[in-house]
Amino acid sequence: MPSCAVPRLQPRLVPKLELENEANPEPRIPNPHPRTLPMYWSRTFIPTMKETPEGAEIPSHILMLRAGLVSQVMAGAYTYLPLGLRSLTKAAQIVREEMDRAGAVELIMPAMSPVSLWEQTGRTEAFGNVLVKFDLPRPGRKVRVVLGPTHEEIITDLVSRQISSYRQLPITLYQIQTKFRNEERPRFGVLRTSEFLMKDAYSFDTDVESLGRSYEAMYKAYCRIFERCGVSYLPVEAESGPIGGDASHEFMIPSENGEDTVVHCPDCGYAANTEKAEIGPRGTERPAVELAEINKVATPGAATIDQVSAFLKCRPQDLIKTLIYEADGQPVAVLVRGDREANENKVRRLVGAARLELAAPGVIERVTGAPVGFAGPVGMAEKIPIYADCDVAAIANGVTGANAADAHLTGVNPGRDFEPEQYGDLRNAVEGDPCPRCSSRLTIRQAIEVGHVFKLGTKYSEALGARFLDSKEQLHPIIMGCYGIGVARILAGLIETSHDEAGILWPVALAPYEVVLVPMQVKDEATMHVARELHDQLAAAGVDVLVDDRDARAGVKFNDADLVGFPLRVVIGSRGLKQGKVEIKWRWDAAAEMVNLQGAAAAIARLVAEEKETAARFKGRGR
RNA sequence: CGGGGCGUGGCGCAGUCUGGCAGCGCGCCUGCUUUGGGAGCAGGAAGUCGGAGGUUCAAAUCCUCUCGCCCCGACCA
Repeated sequence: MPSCAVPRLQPRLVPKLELENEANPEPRIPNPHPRTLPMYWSRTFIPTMKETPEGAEIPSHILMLRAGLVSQVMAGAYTYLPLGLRSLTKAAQIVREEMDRAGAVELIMPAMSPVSLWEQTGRTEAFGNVLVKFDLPRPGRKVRVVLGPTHEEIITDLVSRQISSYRQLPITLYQIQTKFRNEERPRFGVLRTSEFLMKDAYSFDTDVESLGRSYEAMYKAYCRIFERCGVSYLPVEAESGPIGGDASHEFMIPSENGEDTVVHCPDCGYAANTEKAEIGPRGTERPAVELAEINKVATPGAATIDQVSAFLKCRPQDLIKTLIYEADGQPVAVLVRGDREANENKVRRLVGAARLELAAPGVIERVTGAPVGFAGPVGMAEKIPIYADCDVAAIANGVTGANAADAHLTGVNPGRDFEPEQYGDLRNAVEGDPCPRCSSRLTIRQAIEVGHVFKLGTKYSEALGARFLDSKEQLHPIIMGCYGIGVARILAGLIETSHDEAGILWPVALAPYEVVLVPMQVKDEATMHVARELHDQLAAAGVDVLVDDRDARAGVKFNDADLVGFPLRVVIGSRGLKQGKVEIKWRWDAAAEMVNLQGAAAAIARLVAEEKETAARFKGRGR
């Protein structure tokens, strides 16, 4: 085991209690286990539930509540109970170790910071209601404070004051700390909360090549983190903002209940989020049908794709959807097939604009000469550039708005009736689209975003004056990157993808306890003696072990063990003991195995250490 | 912010339409029996029916307002 392994939550001796026992051999509160406290089920706090609480809908939420990992305080805020805290701490510790290994340096910033810092970067505006703000009353004045939703401003302010030379760079700083975002709609248990534990790292470099190295180090650290946590993750390309290129990746856990959508090619491995995902070459041949004449038809009140296609009894894909955008203030028309969604990032790039937004109704009316919902590429009131998605070229006898109230045109054909400035890839990818990297087809999956790495550039360093002097005494803004991980989301994502009817399946690395010892006859001194011995030996060998010392029926204890999902269960019962054996069983295996009591602790410790290192059994679970 | 659902012992729920003793299951406490996959019997504790106001002889139930929770959508550095 490497020396940097997770520090064990070791059982602690309680000398004070022993002293008290010496002074008073009969304590008022009988304690059956005077030597140690926290590793006995009856002495810790594990409120498991047989029934699913009202309001919990997705597996991770249900199981975290039922297994006694968390308890809700209000919408979007949870208490981490002892078991949940242990897993959360383990995930955080893996993150910490890999950040350190990658050369990042830990610090911790306050959750509170002055509004003024956020005003300097314009992010009070950008965050809006998400930002938690309040006044702190001080003598004779008030201090406007925000609770950090992230810490670019604070860390950049720090660096601007402490770093001034290229000799102090590059450096990557990180913290693991509670963040606050007023989610207007918290949901999915621990997946979307207003207060959550996040690892946020920030890199500071002198040039773009150096930033690339810092970014690469974080990217690799993230892979190691999710690997060690036993989650199946997917790094996907994401929108990269000002730096462009390969400047942003999201780390996703594919899961039905994820809030994000990723586009993935199972053959070549291309993966991107919907905003970013490119689509490969598409066929643009028109079906071989006779081209009809343009015909203006009345479509009273039918302004949406659904209404128009229902009214005219045609398919949504026969419609040419015309969207009016303002690109850096200039109106442009964007055409996509009726059943597709325009992708604003793609449009912005093709048009070559810095800013792009849907035009206001007034602008649309001026440009088209019709109310919203009746725009079309043929006969607009104003001549504006038209950009069309490739699919549009393949439409024969399409339907478009007539640029007049309550009217559409049928029999519209690109090339004959209008000619776009340019065709391009302007829409969101859908299932079955061609892969942009190989000849295969794209799939669409839901996913949980657990991490994000991003090349920031100089936005914050310029706003907050974080500059360095190079070797030629020139001042430059420091080039930044930022890197986040939602720690609790690792747990929720893991559970979401690793559970069965009975409960959670933890990998050893994240399990609240690695081993649960289940003595069958709690009142039998011989059984309990073996349990205590095994416990002490395992604990001494560095295994996280919990003894279920409750005087409950076997079914209750087995079911709770399955619900919480301890990776390894050791049953100590009179049956086995008669033959000098105990039973061990991995949570994800159906069958148990009898092992000799003699040497059992060493054997179990070896198994657990090996499984913790490789997660081989966990990953091979379910056959 | 738009749409929908739900608030009744610790947990899950019935009762509300049609006003009339506040119930069921689980959990909890006591006793006896039981004891390797959520035991049985007997006894017991525990609820301002989310809150406020109103109607009524009488309100969990009807009316008005309000708070909270959950889901769908919009939004999400």
